Amino acid sequence: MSLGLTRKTDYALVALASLAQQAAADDQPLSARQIATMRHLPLHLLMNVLKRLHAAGLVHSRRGSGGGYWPSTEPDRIRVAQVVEAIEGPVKLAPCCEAEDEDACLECASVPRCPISGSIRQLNGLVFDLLQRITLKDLMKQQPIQALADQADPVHAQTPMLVDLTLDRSA
Amino acid sequence: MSLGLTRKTDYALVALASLAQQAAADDQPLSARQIATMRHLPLHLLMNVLKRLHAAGLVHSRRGSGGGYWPSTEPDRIRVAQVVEAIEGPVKLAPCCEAEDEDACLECASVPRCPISGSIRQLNGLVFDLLQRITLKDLMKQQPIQALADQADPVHAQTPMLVDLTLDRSA
DNA sequence: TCGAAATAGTATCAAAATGGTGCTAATATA
DNA sequence: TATATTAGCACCATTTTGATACTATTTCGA
Repeated sequence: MSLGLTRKTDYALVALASLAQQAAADDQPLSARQIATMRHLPLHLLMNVLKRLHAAGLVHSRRGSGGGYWPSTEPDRIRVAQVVEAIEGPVKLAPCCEAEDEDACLECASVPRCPISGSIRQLNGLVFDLLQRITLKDLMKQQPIQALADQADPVHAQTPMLVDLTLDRSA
Repeated sequence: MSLGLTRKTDYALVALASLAQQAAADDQPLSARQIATMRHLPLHLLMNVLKRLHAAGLVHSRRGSGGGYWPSTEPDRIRVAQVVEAIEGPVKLAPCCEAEDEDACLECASVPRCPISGSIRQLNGLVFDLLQRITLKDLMKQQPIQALADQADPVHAQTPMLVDLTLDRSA
């Protein structure tokens, strides 16, 4: 599945959306078992996913009977990029896209520097920015995603995305 | 590598960039062997990658002694999305992102429709559009990517990306 | 106080995707 | 004809991912 999110990330997004729906209706937490039943997801895997979301601070939890999970914040403050990174680790189009790996372009290390490594890093930034702009709230709407325009950050609110995205992040 | 391109796609981009450089300097084709040597890439794997690029029409080829590959078009007409799809298949964030799978949301088939499937399809469109806007020429520049603004399509040239990207493609 | 229900943390296993290689056929050049 | 190259497979090994299991800890309630 080219450029795909892993299934775990899918489960995470579904779980977060379920928790948000629940929070809107009721104060009770949802247990992993309840979510798995609601959404027909494999229970044990979902439990691991929820643990990761908790470790990343995206949900709160309470143990024991009557326990479960609930959102740690509003749906419009949870960005897809956060969820992806919580489950899969840093967004990275290529191995050389991490800050530390500045000079480690695959095995290209010894090579007359590969002709695109710098730009791949930029492209990585573009993809990340996109995922950063889409929130859980956007995903939960059944309408076209409008969020890009009226995002929280007022500085960029009226600025065409083009401008932001052309920043050089490899520097 | 979350959301990563496969290494094969990396190789494809490097190979295409190498071919474009060569074409700018000389009319001679480059053989797989030459590219593998230049860029220190594994020969046999690169050969497979080039065959795929040829099958996708992104390069021309000539067999036999003195043969090799050369670009089928200008670098600014090759879009990253094309390359990704040539090597990895359709861009798909989730299994339900393909047109045919309209109602097949993972195993959610029987479930009270999962709360985000529609929006995931939209988000998939956003990612695809982004990759569609970046060309090989952009990747070959060492400067910040400007291509988003002065893209080929004059209709959208002055339109902020925001507007385009908010189209609902799940319909 | 005890037991049930739930999360926390970790270890493990199976299946799928990916990276990488090898072989044969066809084709072009010298 | 010999050589260099692409075309098209089939194949294997390694890594990643999906999924499960087990133990410990916490919380509620009878």
